[in-house]
Amino acid sequence: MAIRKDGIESSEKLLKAAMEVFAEKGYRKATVAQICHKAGSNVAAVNYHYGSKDGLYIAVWKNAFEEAMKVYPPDGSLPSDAPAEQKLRALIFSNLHRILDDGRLGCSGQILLREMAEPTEVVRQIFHDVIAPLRERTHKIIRELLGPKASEQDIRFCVLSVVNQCLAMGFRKSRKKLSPFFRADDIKKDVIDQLAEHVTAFSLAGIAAIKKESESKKLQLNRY
Amino acid sequence: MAIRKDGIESSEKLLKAAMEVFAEKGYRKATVAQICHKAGSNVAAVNYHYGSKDGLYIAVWKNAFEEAMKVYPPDGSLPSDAPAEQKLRALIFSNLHRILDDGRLGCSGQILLREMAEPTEVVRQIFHDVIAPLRERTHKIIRELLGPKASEQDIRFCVLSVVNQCLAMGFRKSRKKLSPFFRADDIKKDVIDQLAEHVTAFSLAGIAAIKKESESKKLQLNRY
Amino acid sequence: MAIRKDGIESSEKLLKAAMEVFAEKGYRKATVAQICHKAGSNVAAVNYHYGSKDGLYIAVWKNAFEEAMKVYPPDGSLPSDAPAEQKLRALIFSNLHRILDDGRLGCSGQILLREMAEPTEVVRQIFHDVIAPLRERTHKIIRELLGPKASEQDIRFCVLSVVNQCLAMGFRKSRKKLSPFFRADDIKKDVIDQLAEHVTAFSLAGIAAIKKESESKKLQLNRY
Amino acid sequence: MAIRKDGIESSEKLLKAAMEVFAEKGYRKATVAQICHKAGSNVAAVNYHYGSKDGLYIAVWKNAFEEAMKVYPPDGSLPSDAPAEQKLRALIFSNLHRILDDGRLGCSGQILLREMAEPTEVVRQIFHDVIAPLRERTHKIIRELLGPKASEQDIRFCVLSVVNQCLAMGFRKSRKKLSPFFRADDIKKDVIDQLAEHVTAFSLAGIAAIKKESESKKLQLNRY
DNA sequence: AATGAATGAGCCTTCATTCAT
DNA sequence: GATGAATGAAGGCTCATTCAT
Repeated sequence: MAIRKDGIESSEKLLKAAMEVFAEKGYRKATVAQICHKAGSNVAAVNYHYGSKDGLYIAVWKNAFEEAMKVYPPDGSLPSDAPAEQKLRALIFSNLHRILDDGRLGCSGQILLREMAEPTEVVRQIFHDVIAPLRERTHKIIRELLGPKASEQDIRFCVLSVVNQCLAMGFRKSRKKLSPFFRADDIKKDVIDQLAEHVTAFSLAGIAAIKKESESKKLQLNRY
Repeated sequence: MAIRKDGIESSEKLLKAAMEVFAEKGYRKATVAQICHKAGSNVAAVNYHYGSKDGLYIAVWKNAFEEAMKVYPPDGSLPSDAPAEQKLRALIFSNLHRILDDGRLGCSGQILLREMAEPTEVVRQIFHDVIAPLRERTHKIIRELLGPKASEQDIRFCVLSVVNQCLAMGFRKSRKKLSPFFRADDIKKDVIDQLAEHVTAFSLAGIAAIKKESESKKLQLNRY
Repeated sequence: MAIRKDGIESSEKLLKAAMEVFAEKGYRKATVAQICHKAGSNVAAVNYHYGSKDGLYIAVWKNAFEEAMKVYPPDGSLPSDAPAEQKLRALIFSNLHRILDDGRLGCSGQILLREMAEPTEVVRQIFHDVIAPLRERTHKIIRELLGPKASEQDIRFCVLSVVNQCLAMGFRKSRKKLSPFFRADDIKKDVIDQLAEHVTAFSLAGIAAIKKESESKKLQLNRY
Repeated sequence: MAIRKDGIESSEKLLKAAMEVFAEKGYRKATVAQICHKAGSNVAAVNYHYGSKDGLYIAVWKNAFEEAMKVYPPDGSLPSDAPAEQKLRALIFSNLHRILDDGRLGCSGQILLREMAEPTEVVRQIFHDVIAPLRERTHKIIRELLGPKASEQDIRFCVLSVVNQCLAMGFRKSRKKLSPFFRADDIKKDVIDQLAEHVTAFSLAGIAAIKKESESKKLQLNRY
């Protein structure tokens, strides 16, 4: 509608460009000049609209996360009384898509990954605020699956096992050449689905084994 | 006795300092000035001993990797005819210790991790050369565990599951505050051992489940 | 009115300062700091306006050459059917003024000279493109003066004789103390004119002698 | 004789290497590291043997000049009562060979040339001391050729004409591609001889013309 | 609202020189 | 006598930021 590029349009273009550049190069390697050039703006635009490079990065980050959460909610639109197995499955699907699906998410996943691998001071707090609930949700589901006899450490370890299987996928994406089935520019949606299915099956079996083990341990302890 | 330390000592101090700084800040954020200051040397020392910042980084990297491999060999000193389960267990122990054990390894693990999260042009090739054999070894073990009926994709997915459980642990270390049992400056050796035991049990169960599934799939296919 | 001079003014001041410093110190000895200081700018100004020290040098060079060619065109505004003697005279006047006249040309001549004595990689090509036509023009004139019987080598040697008489004058300028009549800061225009008159007379006589010689040589050859 | 490289040998190798490097790159562009590497010595060797880079350069320069003067003496071994024409011829031959003949002189000529084009502070005085006698000798010869009626300025101009024809040849050598007959790595001795013959003939004719002119001028002045 | 010009802090590197053996 | 190690001064360049319009 606007004949001239008004502020909103300009700052949005900046945000989009920044998202791409940050995703590709990381926070430090990316330069405001690159971003502004990509956005068709002047070098001063970043500071004008976002105060500083940091400001822009935070904006990008929040935006990326919100988008990711909107498109792939961690509960997978499941009713709250669904069985834990289904909840875990939804969680894994959500995680993997959030991390791997460039097609719909732009570079959100990559931005999040980078922040995880090399935490930037500027978003450390935000990051924590955002990750904690996810962790909490996962914790609850796994606790339910492990049953009442599992120790706190068993739960934590299983959380790690599940979450890490998803997280480290981000590594592969940035070096696609190493992993044959990640070679396509956009990893196909159905491959992600297959992967998620695998992780779910793998993890449920793993959790079941840990559960059994913990029960037999308790049993042993009870004997004496 | 000499006021001026001899070359070997000086370049080694430089290497050690670089290892720490690179591990803490990453390649780009680290400055040669910081490193030299930490090593008690002049700014020109890096250039004199290693040619350039890149040269120093490569030296650090190779050193870190060699050290890690020496202290925690991937075969865990197992005879080559050991059962696959034991081999997998050794591999997981080796991986996790390599990544998590600061106490004995300096920052080797962290350096390796960083390179994985944000590949540096300078060591890309070396990195690939070094990772490929590890991947190959893992692949073989898992193939053996899954049995002859498993599809190639099943194998790959299981490799990912196992390796990722270990890899992503590196994330935790850099942000210790998030993970309660990683809070100590040096993660205790026995915690790593427990974790490794967990990952082994979890993974063996996961692999077994995938194996069973693949066999039943084959069966189904045979029926028609 | 503006405290901050607008870009054109600033980059021009930079160009002027660079011209002086490059002329005085040569490419390598000149530092961007010196140039910027002289231009009243920040060290980063060179990079901002010209990309690099090289870029600035090339700009200076092109500017110097264009200016020199504009003020002292090699044809001396002579009609194209003027006699060869007059053309040679015009060429010599143009050459000498271009090289010696600081008053009107700034340091153009000196910059050109330096480039001739110690070719810089960055302007080698430009230099060649610029010198070749001049050489061609001189060649034609001398060929005309020498007549049809002169050998190609005779022509080349005479071109060298004429051109070198002019070129090497640049040496004197940089070490004014050695040559009494070059001592003034600006060599007086009339001294240059006298010098040019001398070189013209000297060279025409030299060429005539070579012509005569070549004709008698041919004659001798014809006899047998 | 010496089994190990004694000091003399070492410092001489250094001098030779320096001569080549200075000739090729010029004073500033040449680095002591390069020179020492070429001489097979340690970086500290230059300072040890010659005190500093400047010291080495001065040594090289003196050596080059002495060598050049020894091989091509400006009097061409002519008796002091030889006719002026022959003296001029000998001078021109000496000059041109000194400048152009790499074969016998190593890089002496080039070193001298460089110093002329871009005077180095360190040898300015030496240079002057060395050039002044040459200038004086040329001056005398030309004065004799021009006869008693020539003005001082006529003499100076003719000196310039003669000397410059020789000097500027040095330019050609560094950019051989521009001058077809300079293309060979070592300019052939007979080409230099031909060139010298040409310059002699050309100059004698030029001088004769100036002489005639000056006489007629005097005549004209006498009339009034 | 938006921008081209300009800045200053900081980084990596080069290089002649000095030190201690 | 000769050398490998080490240094400090300086140079060119990058980049986020600010200025004035």
